[in-house]
Amino acid sequence: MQEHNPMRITTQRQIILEELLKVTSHPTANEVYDMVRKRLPRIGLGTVYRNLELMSETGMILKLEVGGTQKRFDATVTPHYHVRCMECGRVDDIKIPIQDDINELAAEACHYQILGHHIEFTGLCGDCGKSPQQKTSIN
Amino acid sequence: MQEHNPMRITTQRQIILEELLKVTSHPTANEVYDMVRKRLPRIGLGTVYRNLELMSETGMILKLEVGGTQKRFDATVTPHYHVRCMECGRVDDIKIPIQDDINELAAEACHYQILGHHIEFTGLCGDCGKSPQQKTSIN
DNA sequence: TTATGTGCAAAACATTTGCAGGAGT
DNA sequence: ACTCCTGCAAATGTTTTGCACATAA
Repeated sequence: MQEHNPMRITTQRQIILEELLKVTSHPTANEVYDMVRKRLPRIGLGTVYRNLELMSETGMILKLEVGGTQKRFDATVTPHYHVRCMECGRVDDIKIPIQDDINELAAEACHYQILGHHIEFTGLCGDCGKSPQQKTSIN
Repeated sequence: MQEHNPMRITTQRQIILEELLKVTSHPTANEVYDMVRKRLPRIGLGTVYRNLELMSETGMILKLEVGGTQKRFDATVTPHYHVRCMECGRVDDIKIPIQDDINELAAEACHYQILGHHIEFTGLCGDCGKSPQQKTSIN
């Protein structure tokens, strides 16, 4: 009977976190794997998954459950929203004020204990949105 | 050289839509498969996936890209938000006014052409939120 | 020393797809 | 008839897991 489980500081964990802090994109586990593998060629994909999961559980990083087929990870842990490009799947931050008030609205509208919310905007990113001829009236 | 592709009315499609209209839950493809299979035992899971995808493309139904591992489907196509139980994964509707104004805020805060947004609340559903002794170790 | 963590490979899931035969129009 | 659609099964893609060995504390 020993004590608990203070997360050990391993090379793998350090480098995963460092790489995640370097980018402003919101890489998938596989993208993190590719980034990390340049510095740690023998790391396993399983290790990347395990550590991303662990770090998101302890709140060191954020696991984004946005649309698309893969989960994405974010080293920016202060609350913020996201946009996802419908065309290419790219995800960026949206820096608008957190809409705290809607939590109370929601709590009144259902039987859940509301703990938080996330807003995901959808649209076309700078690259994908520049179709020349088709100018629809966006308002 | 024939004309285009008006979606055919097949037994499978009718029953999938009927079953989806029957429930207020937000079933996964596999749950729809189970529901439909009671009436159409030989239907294939691939057919269910193909048709759910097709119907969501034409706007007959909604494909929800919420958190969790599976996509969910909803026959209620008028815009509305969702809550997801962090414990059991259940998803319910939240009937609060659509926050149209935040789209403009978001558009100013990024370089995307914003086309829409979705809000997903997280919390504990009526069933999962009532465990007095079992306090989940989140927060 | 010893509980945790890692690499590797296989397993577990969720979803998509190719194809030959079947059904809607 | 002529497509499109379906069932089936295999393929794909993502994430998880079991296990023997390695390593941080």
